[in-house]
Amino acid sequence: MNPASPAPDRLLAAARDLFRRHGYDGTSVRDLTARAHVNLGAVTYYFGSKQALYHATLSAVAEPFAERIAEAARQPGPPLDRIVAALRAGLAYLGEHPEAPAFLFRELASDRALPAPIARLMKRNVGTLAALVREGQRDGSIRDGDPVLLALSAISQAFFLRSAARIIRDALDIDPQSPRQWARVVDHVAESVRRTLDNHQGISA
Amino acid sequence: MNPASPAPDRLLAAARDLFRRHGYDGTSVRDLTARAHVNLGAVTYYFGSKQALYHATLSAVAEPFAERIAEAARQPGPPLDRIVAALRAGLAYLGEHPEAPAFLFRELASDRALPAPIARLMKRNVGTLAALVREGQRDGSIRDGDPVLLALSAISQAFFLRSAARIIRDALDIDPQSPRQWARVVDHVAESVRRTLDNHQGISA
DNA sequence: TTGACTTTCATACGGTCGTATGAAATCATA
DNA sequence: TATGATTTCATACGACCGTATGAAAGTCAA
Repeated sequence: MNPASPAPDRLLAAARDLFRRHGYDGTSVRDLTARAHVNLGAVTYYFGSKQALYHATLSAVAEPFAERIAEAARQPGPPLDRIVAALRAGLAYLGEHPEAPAFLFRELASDRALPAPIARLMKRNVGTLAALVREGQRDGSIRDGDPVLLALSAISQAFFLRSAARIIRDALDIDPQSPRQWARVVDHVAESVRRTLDNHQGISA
Repeated sequence: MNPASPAPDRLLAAARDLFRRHGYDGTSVRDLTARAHVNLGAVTYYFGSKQALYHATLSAVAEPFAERIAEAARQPGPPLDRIVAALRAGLAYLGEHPEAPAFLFRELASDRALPAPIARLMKRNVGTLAALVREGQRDGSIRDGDPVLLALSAISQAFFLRSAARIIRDALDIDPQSPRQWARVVDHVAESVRRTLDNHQGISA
């Protein structure tokens, strides 16, 4: 919202904040342009439509997120360690950008077709993790089971625990906005996922 | 939408469907009344306002859900078994009522205060599971860790995997609408949670 | 400084929004 | 069947919606 930055950037920043907080239908073009200190016509002028601005916002959130995870997954090491590292990278991004799960959740809750940027994000992240799961299953370090379901289990905890901030704050004495407390949540997720996937443990049905 | 049922019931049924699919702001009173085959004024007449109808809808979804979980958790047996049973009961409810996670996700994504019915639902479910976790930690059958975080990890997988239906369908050959395939997801979650919580396994950091 | 351009701006358009109003229809009870 | 309460209905209100329009202001090479 730096008043010196160009109008399209200010609009994107306003969109990121307002769409996250109030959703697409709950945010009007007048809200957006007022927040960005641009004229009412700026959305049409720079993006063509409110929808197009929304999609641009989704891309701006989703792409660096998927990229961070993929990069962490490319590091060398045993598959399980790389899964946990990828998850930690994703959680680090969520720590800095808590709006990401909000956009995803809203789209999952709706009946519309998943917008392309969200679909790409999920396909890429699930694909990245599922590939590592398959690798670990081949070398015996990761337990049997559907790789995609295992990947989704891991992802779900990260997204949910980030968004359940208010539940956590109410029920527990953790404020997930604070980096120290968020670090506890991250460690918890890493440990949970490790336990879920590790093969070197007897298990009952 | 049985045309014989009373107008308030038809409105609640329409609200359940439309609010879930399009959200609060994406659903107009005109949509609701048309779907329920009632007059435009019926929402005001029976519920007072659109907001009040929305809250009534949330209660109608959340209360039986929490009740089913609490009931399963009351059965006798070791804590870990009761956790898995409670989770299976919750997942069974989600199998019949896929709208529940949609409402929760939308509220979590928004900035509004959690509506009372949703807050009650989460507090009750987290409380139910966390109490069982504490019980298992006392008798040594469940590993150490924050009981609330452990409970949230379990819940997150259930909600997310139910809502990620479209991701699953795209990435995998599972149609979670079909009971047979949904049963696979349920078994997966039960197994994951068991592994996450069980203490009788050595684990790394 | 001119002239062609990009960008900003105020305003207007047809629609739809949630809710209010009061008359008409329906129902239950006496 | 008459009466009073409940429920249905058509319609109206002011507010806000997303987008279009064309004039005004700003930018910069020639």
